[in-house]
Amino acid sequence: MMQPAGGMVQQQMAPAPMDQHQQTQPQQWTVMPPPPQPQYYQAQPPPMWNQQPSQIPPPVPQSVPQPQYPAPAAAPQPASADEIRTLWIGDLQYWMDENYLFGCFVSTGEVLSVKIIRNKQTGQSEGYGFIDFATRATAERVLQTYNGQMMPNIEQTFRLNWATCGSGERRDDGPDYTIFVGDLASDVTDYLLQETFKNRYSSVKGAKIVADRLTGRSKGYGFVRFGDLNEQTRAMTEMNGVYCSSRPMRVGPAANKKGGAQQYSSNERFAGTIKIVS
DNA sequence: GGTGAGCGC
Repeated sequence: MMQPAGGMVQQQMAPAPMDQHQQTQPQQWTVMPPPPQPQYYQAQPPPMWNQQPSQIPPPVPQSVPQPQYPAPAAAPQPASADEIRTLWIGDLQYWMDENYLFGCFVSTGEVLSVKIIRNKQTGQSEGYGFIDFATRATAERVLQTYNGQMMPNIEQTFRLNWATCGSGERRDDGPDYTIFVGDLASDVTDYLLQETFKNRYSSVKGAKIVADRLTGRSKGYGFVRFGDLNEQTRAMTEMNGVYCSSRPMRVGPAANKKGGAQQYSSNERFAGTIKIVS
């Protein structure tokens, strides 16, 4: 396959006077099928997001703000040291590059940088990245409003979260109690699933539909996280058979994937196949 | 049909 020389960015009208543009990354799509290349972005990003870590100072964990990137002129007051202004974004398609990401958030006018994490050898996107905003307030607003909304040019929703800044695990309030939800119709989104449960259980923290990473399509199951163990337990019986979109859900205990507060032992979860008589 | 993904490659 021929690789587009000088990167994948189609310059339509941006000045982009910098020729460092080409030396940035040796994009190699050797193991990739030809990417779709839709006209996805609405705006050309300024060159600054292309900066490589080579010229930034050594990591200064959380002491000083250190604006490593030229901040936009209108940037509201610099954030204080402990403010997280970076969002993590996941479920990215392989063809989604920095340009695409930037275009997604350019309307905020406060994107300082976007970065997609790539595999060193293959150059392939790891499917997640980071977006740095000028202020925490903006980052927060983006988190609230974009999360769960449709991404441009694809049947897929934004998956955003706060970036955990190294040591800080500010995973908020306490443990999660998760349930597995299966038999979901393909059109059920994180949001719908979450709301379906939140209507009845106030401690619902979030929901996630598991999607195929290559296609972005739902695999027909997902997870709902509760803050309250009682509600989780109740939901496991009460919500069984309840409709979400066009189909009745099947709910059960979730395997405790990572840490979590799941109280199930490794094989106890298979007891979920027998209906609990209450 | 089925038990994720996800923190700086």
